[in-house]
Amino acid sequence: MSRDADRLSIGDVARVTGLGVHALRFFEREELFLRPIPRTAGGQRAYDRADVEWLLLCNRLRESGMPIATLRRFAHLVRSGPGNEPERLALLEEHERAVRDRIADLTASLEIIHGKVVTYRRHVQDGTAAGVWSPSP
Amino acid sequence: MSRDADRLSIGDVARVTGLGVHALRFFEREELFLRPIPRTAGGQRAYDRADVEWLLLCNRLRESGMPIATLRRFAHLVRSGPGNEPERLALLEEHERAVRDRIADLTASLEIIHGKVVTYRRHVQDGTAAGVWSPSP
DNA sequence: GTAGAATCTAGAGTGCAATCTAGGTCAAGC
DNA sequence: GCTTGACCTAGATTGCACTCTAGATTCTAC
Repeated sequence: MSRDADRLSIGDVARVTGLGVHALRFFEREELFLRPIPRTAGGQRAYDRADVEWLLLCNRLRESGMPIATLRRFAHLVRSGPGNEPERLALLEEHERAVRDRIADLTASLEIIHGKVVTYRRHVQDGTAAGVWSPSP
Repeated sequence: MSRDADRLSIGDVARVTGLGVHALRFFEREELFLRPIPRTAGGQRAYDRADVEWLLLCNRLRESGMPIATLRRFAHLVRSGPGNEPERLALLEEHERAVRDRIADLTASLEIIHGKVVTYRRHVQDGTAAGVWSPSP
C-alpha cells in the first residue's frame, strides 16, 4: 500500500513494528488497539501512525513481560478516554515494579551463572576437570 | 519421609525446591537429573542432598530463561563425566550472554515505562488529564 | 485486463512447560 | 489392622501467545 503516507496496510505495519500480520489480526481480536481499525472499501485494514506508535509501546510492554490480559485492560482504560488516569497510573506502576523485580531476579541468577562460568574457565584453562560441576550453592 | 536425613521423598524435595511434585516427575522424564533417581523398596523416589543442590541450580537456570532442552543438554554433559568441560563452559557462557541481553532489554523497556509513569503521575497530581496517554515515542 | 502478491475470515494447530486425572499402591500413626 | 495421606504411572489437559491453513477476495503492476 503506502499510497497514502498515513494509511498503512497490515503488511506495512508488520514491517515497521516487527509484529507479523497474524499477530496484528490477533491483537485486534484481543482488543488491544485504541480504536476499531478502519477498513478500505475492499475491507482491508487501514492503520495510521498513531496505531503504529501504540503498537511500539505495546511491544515494550509485552517484551517486558506484561500479559495480554493486562495490556487489554490498559488499552480499555486508554480507549475510554480521560478520567481514569489514576487507574492507568496504578497499572503502569504495578508493571514497573514487576519489571524491576524481574531485573533483580535476573541479576541474582546472573551472578550465580557467572560464578560457574569463572570456575569452568579456570578449570578448563588449567586442564583441571574433576569436581568442577559439583553443585555447590 | 525424612526418616533418613539424606533420603528425601518427592514431597520433601518439592518443599525445599519450590518445584511441585508434578514438576519433579516431569523433570525426571525430561532427563534433567544428573543420575537416575533411586527408588525405595516400594518404588518411591529417594532423592539426596546433591539432587536438591542440582535442582536449585536448575531453578536459577530456568528462572533466568534457559529452555528445558538446553538444560537437558547441560545435564547430559555433566552426567557424562569429566572431559567435556569446554562444552559445558560454552553452554554457560552462551546463557550468560543471553541473560545479560535480557537484562539490557528489560532495562531499556523499564526506562520507557518509567517515563510514562512519571508523566501520568505529574498529570494525575495536576488534575491535568488530556493528552496524557498520547503515544509519543 | 490479467497475473501475482497481499489481504480477508474463521477456525485449527503449535510449542513450551507444566499441571492434573484416574486408578491404583505404599507408609505412618493410632 | 486400618485409616489417611503421600506416592506411583501413563496419559490427557491446561494456559499462553501466537502461528498457520484453507479458500475466497482485493490490490498493484504490467
